[in-house]
Amino acid sequence: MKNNLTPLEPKADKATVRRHNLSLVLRAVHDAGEATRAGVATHVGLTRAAVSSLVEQLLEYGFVSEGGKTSSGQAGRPGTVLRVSRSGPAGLGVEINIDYVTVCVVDLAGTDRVRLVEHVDNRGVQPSEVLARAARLAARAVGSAAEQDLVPVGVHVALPGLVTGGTVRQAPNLGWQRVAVEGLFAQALLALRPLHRPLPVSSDNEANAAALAELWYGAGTEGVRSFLYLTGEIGIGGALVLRGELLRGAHGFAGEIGHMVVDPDGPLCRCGARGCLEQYAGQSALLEAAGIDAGTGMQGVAELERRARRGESAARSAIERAGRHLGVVVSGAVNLFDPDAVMLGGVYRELMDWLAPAVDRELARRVVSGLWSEDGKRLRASSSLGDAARGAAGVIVREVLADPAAHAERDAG
Amino acid sequence: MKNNLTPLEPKADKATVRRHNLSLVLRAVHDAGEATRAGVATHVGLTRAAVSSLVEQLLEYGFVSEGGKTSSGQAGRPGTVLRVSRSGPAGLGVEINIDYVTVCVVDLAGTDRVRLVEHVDNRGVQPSEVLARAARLAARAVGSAAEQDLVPVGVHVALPGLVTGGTVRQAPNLGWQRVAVEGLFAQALLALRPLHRPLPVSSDNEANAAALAELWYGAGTEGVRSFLYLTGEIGIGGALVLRGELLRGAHGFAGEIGHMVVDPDGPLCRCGARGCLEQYAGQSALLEAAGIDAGTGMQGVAELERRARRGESAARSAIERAGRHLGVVVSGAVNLFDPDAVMLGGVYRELMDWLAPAVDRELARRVVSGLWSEDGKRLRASSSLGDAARGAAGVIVREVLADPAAHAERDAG
DNA sequence: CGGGATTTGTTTATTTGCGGCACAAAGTCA
DNA sequence: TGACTTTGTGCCGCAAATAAACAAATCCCG
Repeated sequence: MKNNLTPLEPKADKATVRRHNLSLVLRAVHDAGEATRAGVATHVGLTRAAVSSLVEQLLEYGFVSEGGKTSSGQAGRPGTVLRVSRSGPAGLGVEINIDYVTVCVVDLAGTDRVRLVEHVDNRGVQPSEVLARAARLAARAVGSAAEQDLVPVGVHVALPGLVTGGTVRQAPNLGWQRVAVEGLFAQALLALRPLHRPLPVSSDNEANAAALAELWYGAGTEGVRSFLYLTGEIGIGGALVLRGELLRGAHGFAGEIGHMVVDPDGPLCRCGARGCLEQYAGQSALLEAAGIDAGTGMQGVAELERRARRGESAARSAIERAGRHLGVVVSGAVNLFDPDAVMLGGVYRELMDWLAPAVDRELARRVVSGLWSEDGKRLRASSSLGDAARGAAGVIVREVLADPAAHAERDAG
Repeated sequence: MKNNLTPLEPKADKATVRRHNLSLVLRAVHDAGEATRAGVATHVGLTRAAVSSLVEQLLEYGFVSEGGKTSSGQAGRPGTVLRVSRSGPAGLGVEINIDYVTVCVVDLAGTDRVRLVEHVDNRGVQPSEVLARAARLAARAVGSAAEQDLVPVGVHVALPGLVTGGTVRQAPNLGWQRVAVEGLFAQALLALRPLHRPLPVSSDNEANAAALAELWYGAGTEGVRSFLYLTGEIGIGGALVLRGELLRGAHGFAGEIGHMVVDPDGPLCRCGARGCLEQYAGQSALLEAAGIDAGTGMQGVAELERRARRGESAARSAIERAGRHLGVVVSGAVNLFDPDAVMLGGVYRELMDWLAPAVDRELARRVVSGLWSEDGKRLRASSSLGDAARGAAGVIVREVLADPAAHAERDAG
């Protein structure tokens, strides 16, 4: 009689309304930076009375704080300034990458308040050990946060690999396979901070987190809400943001662009297939083509950049060639997704000057909508703010902004 | 002081709650086919009292109707059967394609109640003339619908081309460019039915509509809620459905898979670039490779299918070759999107037996998540129910289901 | 065959969150 | 200084959901 094929959203009631509007008001203040009750009211469409009541609750919870009066210059009674509180709940972001671990704490307003980086080669190390080290770093960050009256309400861990349901299915560059990151990390963290209630742990792909950082703290703040994000590293990571939302796919693997095909009969890739993009535009391929030892890592890239800047043709043509292949694949992705912009991060950022023209040429030629060439500057370098740790922390912050009441209650209970 | 960078959702109030729950109850009845008030209540989580009140309103509006009592067999008082009304508001779908125009009327329950097809070659014909003809067909369908007490509340027009904001930017196979379809169609329809209030007209890409038909009336009803949909026609159309929602992209062009690159130095495509998939797996390429006159259209495909069935190696290897290229490109798209399934429609449907193995082989080899091979049958033929006209009509039906109150009020006002 | 158990649908009272309105507070402008 | 404006806050009413009680209709079982 009843088939559950189409899952329905939850019902709505008074409480739903309250939660929704509470979030709305908080985000209005967040986005504005500074606002008054009346301003928020006109912006979100609620009555001043309703906003007053909501703000009162947010003040109680400690999510917003009152400043002085607005020295408006206009007629009328000045309003009281509201700001998102700079203390209280915060997001803890962790990025575990090939040769470093970064942890940061971001407050509700979105500013980076604590940042710790540890350079360490994680390749071949036991996952549990890597996660334990990351947890130690995270615990230190929580300590520093406490000194600033910030209390992380959750951790989000970003890793370079396919992650779904709290476990890394595979992370070839780390050599990981089927690692239950969330569980292991939570356990390690709990062992370090036994007094506190356990922090909820979530996890995601590193490129996804970086793209979200770009959305929330980088280009997104300038109005770019749909973009394809690429990071050239050892592998090539990719993520998609559409209308301000990360596209995760059915299982959370969306965005894997590194293994799109350049030439079906091309060189063998470590994924087992032939002719993947990584073999043409990955870090190693780039360096090899320019005649630089691929084992030198970031130093190699810096060297490549110097040579290109000096005008060495071998370097430039190596970059140009990679850019052409990148452009071919990216134009396919643009046709599939129809984003507003393409953002290049990682090693591509440094090589942008020589890479961009080649990529752009292919895009102009191959993007079928014809929109590409029309209004220019749709290919851009990722802002340096787009780092995965910050994006990861942002995920937590966003959760709080989306439902402040839930977090306040949890805090109280 | 206030920057509108992050657009906020609208506020919520009592009316919002009511609208939401009204839709929830209607959809619960819709999905169940038959339900009782109490059953709906437990399913959506509302009290029986609340559901009673909501159902009463839906009865008034004429969106649901009461049947007899449930002969439950279980203890307790039997409930009154509720069904989505088979008369009243309906969706009108129009598909304008290369060599035919289809119009259909779908009722709230999702069944196809009127269907009219006109075979006519639209290539090179003035857009206004094509749209006027489609409008005539639509008007006839509205007439037939009226005889069944169905009143279309909107029209959705599907076309093979890039459509955004109510206009076709380009439809190479029709030879159209910058045609304001919505305006022209609305005008033509109004001229034919001057007595009635003008029907709201919307429009979309044909592949998108077909994919939605597949979601709502085909594979989606079997639980496949994330898939990549491909139609092999003169061109190759594509669309993406993720978690039950169509992915439209920033401008509405998402899904264009026909011009992804197989070989950057391959044959020139009519899009201006080189080596596009269409040149390898499009209808013409398929027929030519098999030594059949490409101008014969669907007859040619039927002939190809006969030859393949007879075991002619030229035919089989032509299909196999197309399948391989298709597989290479599709695996790239799967890596990017991470769907649950890939659905092949259009001419691919008939050639499935010989096409599928080649496509599947590439998928198994190239999809990095490693999930592809795991649980099989993720490549499937589109069900015949996946036709664009029905999907288009479904768009209207879905709008009504999503906000019944709005449509009832409009009807009354 | 008749009473208890059970389930359905409705009725009534209660709660809650927003809209509307009035009003005091705190400024600008002439 | 007084008119005008704008802000923030009570107070009342309304709408919609919840909770609880009740009537209706059927099954079950002695």
